[in-house]
Amino acid sequence: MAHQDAIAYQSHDHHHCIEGAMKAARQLCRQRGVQLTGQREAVLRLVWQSHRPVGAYDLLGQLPDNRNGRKPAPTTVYRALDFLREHGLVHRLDSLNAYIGCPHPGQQHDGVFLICRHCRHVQELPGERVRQTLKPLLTAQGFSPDALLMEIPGVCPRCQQDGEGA
Amino acid sequence: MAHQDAIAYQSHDHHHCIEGAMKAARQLCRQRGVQLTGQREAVLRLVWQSHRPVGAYDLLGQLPDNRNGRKPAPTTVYRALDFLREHGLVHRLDSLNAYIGCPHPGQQHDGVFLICRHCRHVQELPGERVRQTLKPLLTAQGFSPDALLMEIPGVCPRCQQDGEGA
DNA sequence: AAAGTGATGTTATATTGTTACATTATACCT
DNA sequence: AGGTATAATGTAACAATATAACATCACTTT
Repeated sequence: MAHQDAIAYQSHDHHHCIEGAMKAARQLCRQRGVQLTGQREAVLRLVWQSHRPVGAYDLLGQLPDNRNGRKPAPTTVYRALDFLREHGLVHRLDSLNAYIGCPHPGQQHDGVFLICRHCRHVQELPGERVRQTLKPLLTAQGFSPDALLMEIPGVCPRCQQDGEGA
Repeated sequence: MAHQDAIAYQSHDHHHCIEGAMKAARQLCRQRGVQLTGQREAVLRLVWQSHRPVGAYDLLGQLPDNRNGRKPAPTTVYRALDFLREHGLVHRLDSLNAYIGCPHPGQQHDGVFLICRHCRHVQELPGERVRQTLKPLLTAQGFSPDALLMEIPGVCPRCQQDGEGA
């Protein structure tokens, strides 16, 4: 798990990320007594093909035909994504209408997403610091938050280096 | 301007919010040498009808017919919204696909939006504290952010009081 | 086998947003 | 004022994202 966090901006053995995520997912579903079915696993695996967010219709296009030899309908993907999100295995990035695998599923979920507008790489950071900062402000307002998620667009270190800062 | 910030959760003279926003908009556009045309003003005024976010097609439905007696097309609203956003007069809330007036346009724009999932009231707070907290984290990652906006779903004080905490 | 539950399939449709191109209004210059 | 450039708006078609409603299938429990 620490793997992705640490070196996602560097080249790395992505196979390791994928298999780690799948294993974590299987374990979590077993623990919770829910089914990681074929479709759900397939969608999760597709989501994990990169550290970039993927649209629902992209996923749909990549899913294999079902046993009737037909393309699955949008509902299929959305249902799988709903399930995966419910169990914290993927996040939806509202600013992109897209989905990305969560590198530490099953844990408390505040988070900060650093979204590179050049290469679309997404790095998820833990949200503790933000939560600590915000807590008093929210309390002062009397506002009771559900989740503290933050999507930050910008340029990642790699793209800055490549002169893509603009 | 401080008006809305302070008492938006309380009942208040909303007319004051609207006219304040319109006046600020006119002034800002004059300063910047851009045109606050009829359409743009109409859209801004509609956005300011409440402290709740409004969808683009809602706005569209409320716009008067154009001089040909026809309903304006979606493009019309999106163009107006683009303009208003460009000048910081409205924000788009990605988590809702909806738009809301900015209570302090023309200023630096980090911000935190407290979105009540019950009554949909939105309270915008200044983002300084969050920025201060995040700065070192982002620097450590080498990530160069464009904007720090945060949408926080939850329950507002008023709805909590009304027993709508669930 | 029957009944219940969860998962998937199927079809249609809703919602949100964009592209491309034509026309009209406004500002600017001489 | 007339002519020209630029900004704004109109129009039509369509793309992208998401949901609703209902039927079927699979698996478990009885």
